[in-house]
Amino acid sequence: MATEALRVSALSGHAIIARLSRLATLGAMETQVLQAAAESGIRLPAHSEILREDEPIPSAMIFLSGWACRLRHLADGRRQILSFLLPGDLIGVCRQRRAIATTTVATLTDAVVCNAPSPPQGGGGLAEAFAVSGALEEVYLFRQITRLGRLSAEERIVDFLFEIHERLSAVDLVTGNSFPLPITQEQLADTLGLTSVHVNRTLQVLRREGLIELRGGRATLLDRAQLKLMIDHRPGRVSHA
Amino acid sequence: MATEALRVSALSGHAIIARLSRLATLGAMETQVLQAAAESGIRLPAHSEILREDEPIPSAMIFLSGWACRLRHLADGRRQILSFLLPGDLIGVCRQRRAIATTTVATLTDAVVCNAPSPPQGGGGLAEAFAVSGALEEVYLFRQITRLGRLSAEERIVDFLFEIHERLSAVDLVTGNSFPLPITQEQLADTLGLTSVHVNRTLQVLRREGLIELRGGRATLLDRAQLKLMIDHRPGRVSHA
DNA sequence: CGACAAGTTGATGTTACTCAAAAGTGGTGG
DNA sequence: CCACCACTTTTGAGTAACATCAACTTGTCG
Repeated sequence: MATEALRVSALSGHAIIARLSRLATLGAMETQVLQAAAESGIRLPAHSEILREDEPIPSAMIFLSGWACRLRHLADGRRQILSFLLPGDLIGVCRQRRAIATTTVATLTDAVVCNAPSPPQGGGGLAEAFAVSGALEEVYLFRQITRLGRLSAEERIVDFLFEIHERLSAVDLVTGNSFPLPITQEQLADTLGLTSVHVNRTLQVLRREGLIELRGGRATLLDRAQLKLMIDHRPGRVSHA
Repeated sequence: MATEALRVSALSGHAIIARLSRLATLGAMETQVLQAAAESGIRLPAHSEILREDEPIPSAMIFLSGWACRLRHLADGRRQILSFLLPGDLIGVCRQRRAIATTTVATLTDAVVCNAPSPPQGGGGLAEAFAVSGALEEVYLFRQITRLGRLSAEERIVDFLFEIHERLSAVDLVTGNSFPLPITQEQLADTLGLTSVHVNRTLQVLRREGLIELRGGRATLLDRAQLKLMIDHRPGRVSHA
């Protein structure tokens, strides 16, 4: 965890506040606590490990900017990316004592993280927001399982793009139908259980059909209606009105 | 949730106590609370839904006996089984208010469930055990993702059998290398992202090689050493010391 | 310009899927 | 006890999706 402490502009704090305040009602105090935490962010270069499998989790953290992933290595070198961490996500929130990380978490881009305030025991908006965030994380794991188990390569890619679109929307990082996607085709392959060659060919099909655009670390959904017909997209919901 | 209330013998309570008391240190009081809960179990026939996607979660429950699964249906009829519920597992434990189920949960066999005692806020062994249980559940989701994304059909089956073996061990349901596996090959296929035809053929290979036995709802690992060479088995650990 | 990572292409191989049907299993009622 | 039914397992033949291997191209950055 190579680090360089620094003041991060107030802007970097926005993602977590934008996200959590949509997941639960935060008091002014709670927003301030988050704001303060976000201002003591730590910059991490790309490819640094935030957590390492089987090692203690030092403290709960907030992912303020950049991209990271949870991943698992197999003995023979195969890798599986389990999920992505996007701005506004929580890392290492766990309720048991002496917790150890069950997966490695590594940045994919330069990133900024900060320690998460410990949510007060008695409930309250922040505790609620943390709980909802955890439940959403589980929903995305379920979707990932379904993608890998039952969707074709083309469907996996489209479904994945919709999921990232949805998550980045929650932190105001989507511009129209376009959003950052700073990952390589090989990383996409390790996420979707494919080879990078096959990802490449499948992307070409989607591009030729005018459905998506993918260049320079950004993705654009050119024909949302058509793309939605290819998959069974249900936005993540974990509680009702 | 077709139901028939009845007293369930004390024996049915054992799974949950066996499991949770290994996950954290329970006080005598806590054990008694669990015992009491387990004695008011409700019998469910096979193929009943415990939770339905998008509907409110009535209360946290304990799965006392039988098998159930979390699953997701796609619009075109494809199904993905996400995970299994085994005796001693918790269902529907969530910390946010007005929670709705994000997946369907359905019994695969006749089963017995009871309401879970709400763990006291202030911590304590039971709260700790619930937390560890939740963390383990997440570990098994990670493993499921890795299985589907990066393992061959043969590896998926072997890895899955080890996982079930490990989980049933925790509730004393393994006899030697043999344990109950009351699911059809089609359900196994829906779990492992394969077709039932391919599961069948792969099982035959494993049988012919004398590695496993699968009959009458029971599985036996005939050659653990050899099987372990085929996969990268790491038992689920979520805390240290 | 050179070096290195990422993306692209082609040829070929393999795993797993599809479709269809037969054989086995267990439970039910006559 | 047998006949029947539904479900599960098994088998075969043909096919589609995705992997592998190896090269070549493009882009990026110092």
